[in-house]
Amino acid sequence: MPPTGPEPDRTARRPASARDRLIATAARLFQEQGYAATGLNEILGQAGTPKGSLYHYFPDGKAGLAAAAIEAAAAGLETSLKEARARAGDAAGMVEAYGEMLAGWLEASQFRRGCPVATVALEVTPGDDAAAQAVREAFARWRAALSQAIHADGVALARAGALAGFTLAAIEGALILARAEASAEPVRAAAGEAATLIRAARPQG
Amino acid sequence: MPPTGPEPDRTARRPASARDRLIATAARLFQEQGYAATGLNEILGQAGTPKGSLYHYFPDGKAGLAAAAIEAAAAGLETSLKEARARAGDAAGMVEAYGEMLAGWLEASQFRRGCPVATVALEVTPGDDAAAQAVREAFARWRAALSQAIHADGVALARAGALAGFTLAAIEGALILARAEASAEPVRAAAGEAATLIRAARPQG
DNA sequence: GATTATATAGACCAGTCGGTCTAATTCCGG
DNA sequence: CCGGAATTAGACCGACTGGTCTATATAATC
Repeated sequence: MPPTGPEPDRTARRPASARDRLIATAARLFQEQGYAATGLNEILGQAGTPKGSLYHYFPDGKAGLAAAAIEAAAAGLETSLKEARARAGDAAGMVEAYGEMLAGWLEASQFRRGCPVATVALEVTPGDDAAAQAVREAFARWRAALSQAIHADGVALARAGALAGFTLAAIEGALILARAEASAEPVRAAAGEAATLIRAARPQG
Repeated sequence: MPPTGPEPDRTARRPASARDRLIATAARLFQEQGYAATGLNEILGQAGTPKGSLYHYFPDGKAGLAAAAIEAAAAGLETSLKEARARAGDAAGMVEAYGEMLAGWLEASQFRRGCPVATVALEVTPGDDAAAQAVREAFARWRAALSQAIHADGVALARAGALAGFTLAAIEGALILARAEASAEPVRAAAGEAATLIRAARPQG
């Protein structure tokens, strides 16, 4: 692909620091094409940043940048999750709202973007790699946020944890199916089924 | 990685044809490290096959080989699914047995292997690519097999299809989590939850 | 045994990879 | 304004990428 994509992001002089631009650009490109398929020069070009800056901020190179990008994406989505919890009254409503939000993002990107964590998760050998560690932490954070919300609804802790893990798996899997089929339906369906399951687990329900 | 992995697979002269060896090796490497991260020379070396043979059997190169590898993997897993259905009496039991089988595979590979389809699904831009098409077909086959089994248990067709999609998403997502966490628990849990959901959907249940 | 497809073999190519390194620049306290 | 640190800049490197091409070997057909 010679044009490599859209023109560099330097239109009108980006205000964010070079470090932030690198993280944001890397996260986006990993979402769109995966970890290995995304070249350093591609990230650099679109972020409008020279190679020296990359290795200044991330001495570990691509792996370090990936870890930071995953961490940032995980933090962002965790925040979205908690905001959804605040808006919706309960955990089930939170999951529905979250699914709707993800579905909207998928459609807005014309199904080019997926979960930035999943792509790296599948391409990195599970081990002590910095990126692999970031992947584990990202999943753990989401699972904890989900579990906490479900438990707050009165579901026993063990069951809440299991439901959180299952919900997370269903949504991650649905994101893959949605991208492959270019349809947000799997995500909406998965969120809806998971929400139903969570409602059924509540003591009064 | 200079050693590139284990020694070539040519120990004791593999009986399978060069074409079959290429497909099997490619599928395995895609599972372990993803599509883009797997080089042609790595596949060739481990399959014990010269480059000429690759382009003889797959004129479209890497993408064509990937499509064939996905197709083969999808066919194999579809067969496993149907065998599980035959052994277990109903769809729910099938899903449980299938999950158990996948969990065993994960453990046997020390969590190095995942779903060969998912990795390619996340790295290929969804479009008219041969590999992207193969991914869509693979998911469609699994969903159809699941849906058919659930419907045969007496569940209405529409609901069976929805459950099939949800089950597929949950298992695919669980495979990602399992790989990242180096634990088969998410897969067993996802299969168990999905099976419960399927049992609950049956008319008599 | 000659001839024709089929398949194997690998040298070779331009391009890109992630990473290193030195030089120039910008920033900022004194 | 000066001097040291932080940052930017990009040339450069060996290794490797997917892909092409020609030559050879093997299998099948007459």
